[in-house]
Amino acid sequence: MAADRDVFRAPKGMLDVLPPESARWIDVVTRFAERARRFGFGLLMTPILEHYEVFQRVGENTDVVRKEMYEFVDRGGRHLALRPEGTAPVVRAFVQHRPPVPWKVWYVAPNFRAEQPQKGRYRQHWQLGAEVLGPPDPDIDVETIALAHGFYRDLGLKQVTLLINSMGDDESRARYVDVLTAYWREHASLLGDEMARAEANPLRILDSKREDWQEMLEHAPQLGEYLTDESRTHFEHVEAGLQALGIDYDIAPRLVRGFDYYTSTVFEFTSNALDAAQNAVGGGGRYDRLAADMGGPPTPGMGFGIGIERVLIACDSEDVLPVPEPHCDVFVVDAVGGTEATRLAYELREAGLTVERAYGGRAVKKQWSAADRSGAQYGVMLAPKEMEQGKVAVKDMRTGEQVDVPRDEVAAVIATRLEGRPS
RNA sequence: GUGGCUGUAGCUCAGUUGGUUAGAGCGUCGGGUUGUGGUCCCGAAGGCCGGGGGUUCGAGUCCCCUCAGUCACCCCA
Repeated sequence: MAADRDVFRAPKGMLDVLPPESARWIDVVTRFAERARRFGFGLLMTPILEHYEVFQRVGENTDVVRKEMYEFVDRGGRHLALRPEGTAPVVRAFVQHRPPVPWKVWYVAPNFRAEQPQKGRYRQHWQLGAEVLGPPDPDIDVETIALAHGFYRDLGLKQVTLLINSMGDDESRARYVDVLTAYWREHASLLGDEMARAEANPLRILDSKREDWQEMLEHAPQLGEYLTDESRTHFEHVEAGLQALGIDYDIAPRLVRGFDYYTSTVFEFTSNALDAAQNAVGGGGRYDRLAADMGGPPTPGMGFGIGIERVLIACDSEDVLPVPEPHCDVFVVDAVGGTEATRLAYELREAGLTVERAYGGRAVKKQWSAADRSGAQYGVMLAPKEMEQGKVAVKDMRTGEQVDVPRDEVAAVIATRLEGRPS
């Protein structure tokens, strides 16, 4: 039996986001939503739960599916899982509803993975993402990458690098996997216990960070050399498109990404400003077979996910997108009691002002102190002397200047004054 | 899942070779007289010293286990 103090806290690896920090989240999501809208993407909201099989399709060889999924059987006996990644639900929704293509959607949603938490890696993390189901046109790859690229720029991030690679089509990859597997076998002694993994999923070894493998990895055969003409042409078109848009990128021959469904173009955005090992702030690629794998019409797809927590860590490192200062137009100080303060605050808020007040009948001095801390531009005090004349005291918190204003005109007077002082 | 580091008030941290009622700063609340903030002064609340077990006359200090945080591997956003 766990003690209360162990249980009444957020689960391991999961974060609470409190004000004022949460204001940055609003900012991040708003900017992404705005950009996605301009690119022609609509918001897609899917359940946080899917049938287990939906995610099983994204790759039975991936750790995310094999050992990191939160899954359970519900009361109706259904085998369900909490979403571990964003693409599968989108494709599932596409297959279910059969919207006309190209289908361009974006999302913001929490993902769940039962991993060991560390910096930039949480058991619940939020992703912003965009996906396009439609033709395998490389222009779609370019536009989608441009959407993500511009988003980082909107936030003010400068040290984000775009890495791209091609996984090729089935034929390309089949040829490559043969060569690569042979290469791993030559180095079986170095691979040791991981040889089984190298056999099961040869590509996954390529981007390992193990230092003792780096020498071997650098000399490994590269996928780029085994692309079919069709795959090569597609990739060249993507490159040409990025160049046309002035988007810098590096080709990363060993970039393979973590999910089985990727084909053709894959890409990743990494932050050079992150001192953490988890420096990928976004990534995605093409998945030209996934829709068909889920029983839908064969429809190529392209998309990406962006980790919000990691983006915010990157923003901290680069010192951009600071937590906003608390904003308050008016603080109501109540020296009379009754319902007047409630009425005045309500009236000012209905007039469009941001209003705070004190509660609990605190001493006037304490209320002014609270007004100061609130960051309010103006303090409005309800007090007996002024009220006898049908007025209230309006104080400019910055200058300390205070004047009496007719009760009926308070909202208008303050609104007018604030206009000349954009905060 | 594996390994390193850490765990004392809401926050940041002190706590001397184990020795009496565990401290500070910040924050919060209250006071410095009649209705006015930011500075200053005074005061208060707030800690099963993460939890459990052990060693000891005695443990916040030592040992073991556990939980949590953190960093790294694996993997991924």
